[in-house]
Amino acid sequence: MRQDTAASFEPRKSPVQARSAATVEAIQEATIQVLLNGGAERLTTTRVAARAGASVGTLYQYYPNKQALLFAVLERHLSNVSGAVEAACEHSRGKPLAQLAKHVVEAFVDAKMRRTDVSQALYLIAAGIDGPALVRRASLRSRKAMETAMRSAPDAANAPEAFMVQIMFGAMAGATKSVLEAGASPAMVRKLRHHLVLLCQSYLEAGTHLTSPARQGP
Amino acid sequence: MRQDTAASFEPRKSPVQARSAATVEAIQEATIQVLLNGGAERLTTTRVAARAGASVGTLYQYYPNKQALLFAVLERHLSNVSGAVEAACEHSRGKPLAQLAKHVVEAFVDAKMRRTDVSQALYLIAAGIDGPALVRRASLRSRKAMETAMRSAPDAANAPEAFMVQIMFGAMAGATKSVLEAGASPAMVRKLRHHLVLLCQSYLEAGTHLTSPARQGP
Amino acid sequence: MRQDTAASFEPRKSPVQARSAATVEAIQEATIQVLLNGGAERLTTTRVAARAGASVGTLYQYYPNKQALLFAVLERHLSNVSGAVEAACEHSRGKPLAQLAKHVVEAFVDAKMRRTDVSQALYLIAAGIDGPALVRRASLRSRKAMETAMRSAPDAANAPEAFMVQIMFGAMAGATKSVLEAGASPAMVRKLRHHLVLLCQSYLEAGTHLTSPARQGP
Amino acid sequence: MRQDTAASFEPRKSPVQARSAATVEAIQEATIQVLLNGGAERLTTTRVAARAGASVGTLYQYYPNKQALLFAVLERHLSNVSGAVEAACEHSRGKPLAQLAKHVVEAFVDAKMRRTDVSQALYLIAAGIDGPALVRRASLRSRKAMETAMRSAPDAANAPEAFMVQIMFGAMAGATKSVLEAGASPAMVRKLRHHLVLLCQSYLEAGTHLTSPARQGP
DNA sequence: CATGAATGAGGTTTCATTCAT
DNA sequence: TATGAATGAAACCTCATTCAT
Repeated sequence: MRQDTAASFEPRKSPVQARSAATVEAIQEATIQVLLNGGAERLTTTRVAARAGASVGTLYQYYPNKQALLFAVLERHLSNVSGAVEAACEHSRGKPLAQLAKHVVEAFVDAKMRRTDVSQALYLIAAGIDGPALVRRASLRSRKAMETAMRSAPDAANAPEAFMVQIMFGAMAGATKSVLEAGASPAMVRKLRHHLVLLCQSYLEAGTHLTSPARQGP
Repeated sequence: MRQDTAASFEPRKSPVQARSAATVEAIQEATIQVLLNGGAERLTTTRVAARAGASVGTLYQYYPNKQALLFAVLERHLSNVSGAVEAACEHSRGKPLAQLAKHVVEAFVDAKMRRTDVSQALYLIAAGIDGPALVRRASLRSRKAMETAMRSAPDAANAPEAFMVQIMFGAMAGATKSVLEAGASPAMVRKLRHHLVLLCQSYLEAGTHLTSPARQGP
Repeated sequence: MRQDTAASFEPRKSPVQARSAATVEAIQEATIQVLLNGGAERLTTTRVAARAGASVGTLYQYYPNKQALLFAVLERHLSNVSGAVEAACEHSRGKPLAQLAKHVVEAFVDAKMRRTDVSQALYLIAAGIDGPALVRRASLRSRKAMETAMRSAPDAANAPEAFMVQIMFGAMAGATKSVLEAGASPAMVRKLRHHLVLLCQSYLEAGTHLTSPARQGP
Repeated sequence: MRQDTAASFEPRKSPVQARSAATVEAIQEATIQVLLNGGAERLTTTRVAARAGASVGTLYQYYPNKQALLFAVLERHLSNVSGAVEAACEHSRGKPLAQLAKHVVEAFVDAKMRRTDVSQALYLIAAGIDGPALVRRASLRSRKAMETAMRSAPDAANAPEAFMVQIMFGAMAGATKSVLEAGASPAMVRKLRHHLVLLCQSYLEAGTHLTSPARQGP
């Protein structure tokens, strides 16, 4: 990864033909696999290509450099998760805050845990150059969606400030990561799902009361 | 980092002399600095040594290899944080759960944010080989301390299961990271501190009710 | 030679120690040798290093990239030649044009032919990126020296325009190259020397008459 | 250019059909263009093909490898020039030496400067493997033609030795190259033409007197 | 003990060439 | 016949690590 110049990280050509699509898919999958048994340190373009059953040259026909490959893999995953969150927000339009939170949390956990191996692998590259930027962008996207949805809630008056949403998503990500690192058995994942709903709901309620001083008492 | 064998990652010699201690300190600090302006990609032993005002050879007298250096830096930080949490637990022995939570959260945030640059830098290497292992171990240490402290609380009957503690620490770490990535201005940090207390307390309370159904006395 | 950015082509470190100086010398010489039996196409940094009895790494401690190495070798030679021409101009200050021309031509041929192998080799890289620029600069330096010397000649009134000097040096270079390609036996070199003096002197005289119309006849 | 075996560099098929001829022409032209804006370093078969509006496969149907392509382009140019010189010699049969020289020089300059871009581009590959051989062969062809023509001159008695012809052509090539590198504006080219005639004529005359000592008779 | 030149395995990337479509 | 995806050898260059000074 010698590449420093702000070269284009865009994929080189879109795989229009069926075979190409399969190759690209294989390369992405191989990237995950290589990452999972060797870490970022052992991730070389040659190894990825070999694992994908292709040659390095082929890899470089679809990605201009190693960074671009990692970007693509990371982005796909983040986009899946953000997309799921956005969809949940959409579906929960007009629902009370507690329910919105529930749907969002469940969508987040489900999307993240659909492929625990992928999620696990991505932590290994997320720290890489500009990985953080991608992550931040994806996170922002989710947060915006949630903030919008919150404004449409019947109890929107109690809607928490943006900061709380940030904390909430940070907490979700952190707790999920912790479970992932502990093995992420299906049972644990179910439990995580349940507890994160609890955590977010109680936090939102507590935070809301905090912000709206008049606690409507008699 | 060609190193594969599970070589000893222990520092080579303990810096008994004053000069050695200063050198070691300079090298650790240089590591952070290099990390902060170049990322993990640009972190080379030569560069670190140069920044520390030493030569590569000197660096290799204190650390058997690059990994060992990164380990040492990471461990020191994690140990600081775990230590702070442990101390807070110690001090809160016999206090009610809510107060314990408050002390622990504040200790965590304070320790983590004492040097935001260091925390930021460490995310860049935490993903490296066996970085996760270190992190997991440190996290475990904190959790154990908290679980022990909880059992000494007057309302220990309501003490949550271990899983909740895991979630709590995961959430704390995630939210903190999120703030760190957003710039971590002092004002934000203060807010984070406050909100995390809120989050943990309300989560613990909600979770407790959940687990111990018998609380609804007559 | 992937390098495109206008990176510094300056040597990386000046060889202050004796051993370093020897290494640098060996690398330069090896470059010539590799060039001579394989052409520019076969010139790889690895091969050069091997021939110099060093490792690639060592080569790259003295030259930041392949271009820089070729530059250094080319420049040294061109500088030798330009230097010789300048010295000849200096020594011929105040002498008539014909004698100046003689000295310059002889200095040029002698300098160029001191190491016919080097001269031969350099044609192979002179065409490379920015080689032409170097050559042009060196040529200019020689031409300026000659023009200056000409103005100090007793028959300076007949001094030819700058264009003629350009042509003269171009012709010298071309004829020399032709002899070099034909083998450059000592006998041929002697003949070349003699003929180039003749060529330049007669050209200057003819050209001068051309420019200064009044041929001072009785 | 991995090719080592002295494989045939002959074009693969003669373009008998009109379409083929057009393709070949386009490829040759594209080679020049690519060479002119990227240098030899950037000359890849794919790029040439793309610029010619064809595919690599097509290129390889006309040339067995990259070398063959470069050969063909270089040879065509050299052949043009040699041909022009030969024609001039033919036309000047029986004319005095001075006039022969004039015609030859003018033919050379005109042929070389008909497409300054092509001439410029070719310097970039002439150094390549066996480029020198081609150049030498072409030069020899011109020289032979001139020597033959000289023997038919009325003042053939004064005809210079072969070496002088070699020097003459070398000088012409060198001076022309120098002008080319300086930009080769039409005005400069005209001047070059004029001066080279002068240079060759005066050299021939001076050299002739030199060789035939018997001229000083009463 | 400190230094920093030397080493060389190995990583990234290019590009001439082939061949199935 | 034309195409252009695939191939993989080989080039350039870096950097962890050692060791003579």
